[in-house]
Amino acid sequence: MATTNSISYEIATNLRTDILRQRYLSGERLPSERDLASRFDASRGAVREAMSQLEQSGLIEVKPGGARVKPIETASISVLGPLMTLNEIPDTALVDQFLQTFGALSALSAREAINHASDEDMNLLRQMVVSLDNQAKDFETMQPQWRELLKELAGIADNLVVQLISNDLKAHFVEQMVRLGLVPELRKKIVNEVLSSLKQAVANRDGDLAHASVQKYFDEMRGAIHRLVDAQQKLAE
Amino acid sequence: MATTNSISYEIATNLRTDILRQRYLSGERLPSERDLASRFDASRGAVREAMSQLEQSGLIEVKPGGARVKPIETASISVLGPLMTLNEIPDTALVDQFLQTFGALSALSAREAINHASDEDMNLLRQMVVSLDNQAKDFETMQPQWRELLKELAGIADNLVVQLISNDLKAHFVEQMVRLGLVPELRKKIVNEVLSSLKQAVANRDGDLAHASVQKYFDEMRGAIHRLVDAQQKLAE
DNA sequence: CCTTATATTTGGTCCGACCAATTCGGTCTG
DNA sequence: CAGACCGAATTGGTCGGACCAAATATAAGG
Repeated sequence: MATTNSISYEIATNLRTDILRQRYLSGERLPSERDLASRFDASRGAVREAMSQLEQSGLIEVKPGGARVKPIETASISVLGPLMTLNEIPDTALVDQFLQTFGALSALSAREAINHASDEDMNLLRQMVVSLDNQAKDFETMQPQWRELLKELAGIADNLVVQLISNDLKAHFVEQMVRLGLVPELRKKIVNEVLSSLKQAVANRDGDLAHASVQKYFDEMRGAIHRLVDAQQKLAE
Repeated sequence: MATTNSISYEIATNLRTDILRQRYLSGERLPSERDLASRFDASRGAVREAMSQLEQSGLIEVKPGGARVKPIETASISVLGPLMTLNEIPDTALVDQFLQTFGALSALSAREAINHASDEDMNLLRQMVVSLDNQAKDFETMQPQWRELLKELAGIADNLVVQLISNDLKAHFVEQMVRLGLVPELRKKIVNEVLSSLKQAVANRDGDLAHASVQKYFDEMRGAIHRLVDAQQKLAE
């Protein structure tokens, strides 16, 4: 979990933040490596390693003559984490987009998992869902078990593409939500409906139903976040 | 489009390939930077830049004492491209997973786009779909226009998360499919159905229908690929 | 055999240097 | 005055050698 190799890592983080904050605009030239080196009081080698990372993540393009900032839309997912941690106030739109996207992928995993699970897998899933159902229905309590369930589903679905995407998405996102105090209040009625249909999906090996259930859960989260933000805004007035 | 900064880039590519080919197993220690430097006949700096990239893409973890290979499942999406180009024969399962995943995301984009498009956007979409419908229905002819349509939909949907993911997915994947001669033969009947429902979706601003249409198109592609591979296998026997 | 102290290896960083490609200024020209 | 042109300064790409601290391997000791 370390990887925080100091200097070069720090330079990369700094530059990344500056770029995401649009302190360097898209298309603009970055200071020369020698400049940056002296500015960060580091060697050019360290700067180059940092640049290497930023280039790999699609934030900049470095070529003889100078390094240029690329438009954010052409970057890699790896910038999502840093993008979330930019401000103290979470970018609600971004959170919503994340939930929508991650929800779609999770729902996909759920369908494939149910459709291809072994009997053993199904037993485990049944168990997990029941356990979830026997719990308090608030977000914070269920959260860990939901994550485990989703992870298990992803494992059974065995879709490397989804798995790799999920790695990047989860990397900094979920914990970031919690850090920002974004704890959605899910409506018990909806959650019960979700769990009920999920149980049914597992019982009947109904992949489509599992898909719909997971989707519904994420939609509820999105709605809850919206309600939360709206409430906070009203309070601020 | 360059970024192929030679040496360090080449070292990274070589190492990445070796790792993905499991020449270095997960958990194993990579040769020391000095070793690699002499092996690639390069300076340690160049090697370090390469390592920096590999670490950024989650393939290795480098820390004092040595660099270790991480399990592929914990890597970043950026390895998908290289993973596809590993063998001459495409990994069918991987292609299928890609189409499934990319299809789900595209369908999501389509729904959101239709639901939030401006009148202007809708006009453009209408035009594009009609143009597609007036074309030959084979894959290669339609491919460019489909890509444009999907791109337009993604643009309207304006979901940064999906967009970033798509960047990584498309990066090396699509062109790779073509390179490998994976040209699916889509069934005209299905394609016509898809286009017809897509027209209807645009006409009625029916996001869900657009979602279903796009999904259906990708499913047809998956099926076509399977038929293609099956046929090739039969030929080989 | 296990612990401990020592030598070696390894990554992290810095410095100074050279090359080739690009960029920048200023000049020359039409 | 605008545009093509040429030389100088800048910039990235790479190299080699050097030093440090952490980690590892090795040999000595109990």
